[in-house]
Amino acid sequence: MGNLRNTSQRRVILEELVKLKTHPTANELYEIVRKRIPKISLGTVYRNLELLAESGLIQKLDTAGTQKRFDGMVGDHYHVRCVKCGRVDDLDFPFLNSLNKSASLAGNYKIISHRLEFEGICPECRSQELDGKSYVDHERITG
Amino acid sequence: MGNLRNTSQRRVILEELVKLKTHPTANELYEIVRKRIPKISLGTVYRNLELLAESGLIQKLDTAGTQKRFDGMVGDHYHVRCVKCGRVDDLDFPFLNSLNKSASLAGNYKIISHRLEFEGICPECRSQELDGKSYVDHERITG
DNA sequence: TATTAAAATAGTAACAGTTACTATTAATGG
DNA sequence: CCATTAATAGTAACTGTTACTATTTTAATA
Repeated sequence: MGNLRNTSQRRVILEELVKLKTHPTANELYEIVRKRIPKISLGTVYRNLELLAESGLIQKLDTAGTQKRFDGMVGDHYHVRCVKCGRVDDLDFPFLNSLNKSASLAGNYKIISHRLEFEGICPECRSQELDGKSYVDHERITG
Repeated sequence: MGNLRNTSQRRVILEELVKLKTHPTANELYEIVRKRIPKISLGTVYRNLELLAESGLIQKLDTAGTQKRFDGMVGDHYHVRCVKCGRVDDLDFPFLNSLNKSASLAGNYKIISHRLEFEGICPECRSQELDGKSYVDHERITG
């Protein structure tokens, strides 16, 4: 693991992130880690996520939205983001290796990589949407 | 154009954005518009970009990086982003309509759309990289 | 054209997410 | 065990964006 020291904070941050199948923001992970290390600093979480990503142990996701998210699973894969709640999930979707070559031909950039991100509505928010339908209809009738 | 009033600020913001083939940040566009309306407020630029995007006249891009970018060209197309300078360009690449259906099958989200963003090095930064090569080699020899 | 209501503006303050700073603590190598 | 140096907690600063407010401007109507 390069020249990173083995601190309890770093260990727990990595452990908790890898445990999750979700892709937490720094703050979300901070709240989780805080249960094990109550006095940990938010800055420590940010700094370690940055260092762990640099050393390739985790992935920093540049998904849409204001907050960065972190992924304990390294290796190429795509994500779906819920436009309602912001949740990000992995997608079991074949990685499209040929896209980079095609994009190289389409422009004059030297292509390094690509990001494919789907937007949609997660199951939880979908069911909430359906629940809300009757309310919306009611509004229309009375309004 | 819906219920938006025709103010000079709004007109110039839209004019200048559409003129550009780049995809400026709010601040970049502010600097451009300021040449024509020196006393315009940055908040006005932000507010109008938001309203223009809502009314479908422009596009707000959720590209990677900290700043949002705006695109005078509406309609589906993909982008390349330079990892060195952050510049974003359009890519003459066929739009992959079939992806959404495939992604629907791969997960349990209701898929609405997708974003495909390539990362690479733009021609300008490439040539700078080549210029820098000799310096890097020199460092290695002397260091 | 004058009047008026609503929308938009400039300027500024507030805000969110992140990064930087600093004194103190703790991990590693000798 | 000691010395070096990275890492930490706590906090301040910073960046991009949004919200607020008093004033100005648009556009509909008389």
